[in-house]
Amino acid sequence: MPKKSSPVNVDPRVRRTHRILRDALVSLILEKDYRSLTIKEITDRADVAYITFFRHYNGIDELLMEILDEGVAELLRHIETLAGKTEDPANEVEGRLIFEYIRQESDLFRILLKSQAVTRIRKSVIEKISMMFQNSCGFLQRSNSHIPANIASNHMATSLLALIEWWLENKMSPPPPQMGKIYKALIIDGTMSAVASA
Amino acid sequence: MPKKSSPVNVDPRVRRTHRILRDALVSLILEKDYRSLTIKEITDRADVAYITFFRHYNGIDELLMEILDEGVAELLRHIETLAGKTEDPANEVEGRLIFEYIRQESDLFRILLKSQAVTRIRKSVIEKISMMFQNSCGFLQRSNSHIPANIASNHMATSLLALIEWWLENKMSPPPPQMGKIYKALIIDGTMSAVASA
DNA sequence: CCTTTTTGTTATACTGTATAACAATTGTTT
DNA sequence: AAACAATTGTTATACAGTATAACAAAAAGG
Repeated sequence: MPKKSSPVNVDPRVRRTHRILRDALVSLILEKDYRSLTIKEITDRADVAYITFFRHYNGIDELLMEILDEGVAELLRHIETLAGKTEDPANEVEGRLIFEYIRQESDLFRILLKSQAVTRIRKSVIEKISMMFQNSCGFLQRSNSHIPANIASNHMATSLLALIEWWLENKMSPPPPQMGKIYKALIIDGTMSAVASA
Repeated sequence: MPKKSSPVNVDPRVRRTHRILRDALVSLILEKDYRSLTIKEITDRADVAYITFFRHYNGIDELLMEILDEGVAELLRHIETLAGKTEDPANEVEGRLIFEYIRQESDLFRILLKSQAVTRIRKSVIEKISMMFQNSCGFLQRSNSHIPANIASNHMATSLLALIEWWLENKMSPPPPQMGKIYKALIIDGTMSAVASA
């Protein structure tokens, strides 16, 4: 087994193998049920030897993790950039930008939501987004509210993912500008008014 | 394979087999990861012959479906009763009753949320609860809102499930009365104010 | 060009699924 | 209670998918 150094494996053959295995898995997940995929299907699609898979990953889940970890990290970087631009969460531009980004990277999101089998990833994504809301939404810190901040931020994070999932299942319509408005009204303002009133 | 008549299989031996297989699967799911369960584990726990499993089910998923379909049907009946009692969704008693029922049937909910692998069931549950909100919450029908009723009701249904999941993962604290208030503020009132304002 | 590393080929062990044939047990009917 | 029907248990077997080993072939890097 090749060592997994943090800097990045330099050997171009390894980079190539990882890349084509990832691409093969992505295309297969989009085509059929994740759970019924086999390693042989993946290596056939990738046109590498069966055993090569085991030289890099311990199972299909691990390969999927690599794909999602990378994609999620990029997603969070993107959302954080958006959050930085709009310190005031009342800005509905943020919502529009989120959905434009999702449309651009829709394959990644479809995979993330389709393979919910991997609960670990879903949970970590929710937790990270939840933390982001907790940091960027000042109204969550109202200490006199009867709604704990962690419940409210969890509500926002899961609602956002659910809204994204609904949108992908409905052919990404309505378009991003309108989804941005819906996101702001339903998730930002809705939660804010609930926290303020309770 | 014994025929699956709708009235209910009368043979007590079949009833017994179904019951002990269901119980075995439930206890195993609560103990360890659903996806790594084997049929042999289930039949060993149930103390029936390996092949007996195949005489009744085509796979573990099918057995799980039977358990969840029944449990979900009961859950929906329960919630519908609650919804009937409180035509005015402003009544926060409804929320308390929901969480009291969940605490009572917490095994079922843990299983439902733990085995998210079975996306089909999760989707149908969300859809049914969503429909219920759409029928019982008058404010969703405001035709002049920029938020479509199906998005709002989907938001409420997924938020409720997410709140339940959070609650189960946090040792069912805070207690039902407070969760009822949070539910009302965050999901009912929050959505209502969002629909009204947008 | 020579060494190291990765990949491919072939063979094999193992686990879990699925079914068949027949015996043993249990339930139902008369 | 006896006879019949249905279910369950026992044993054997086929098969798919996972996982590893040993050695040959190809590619990368100094």
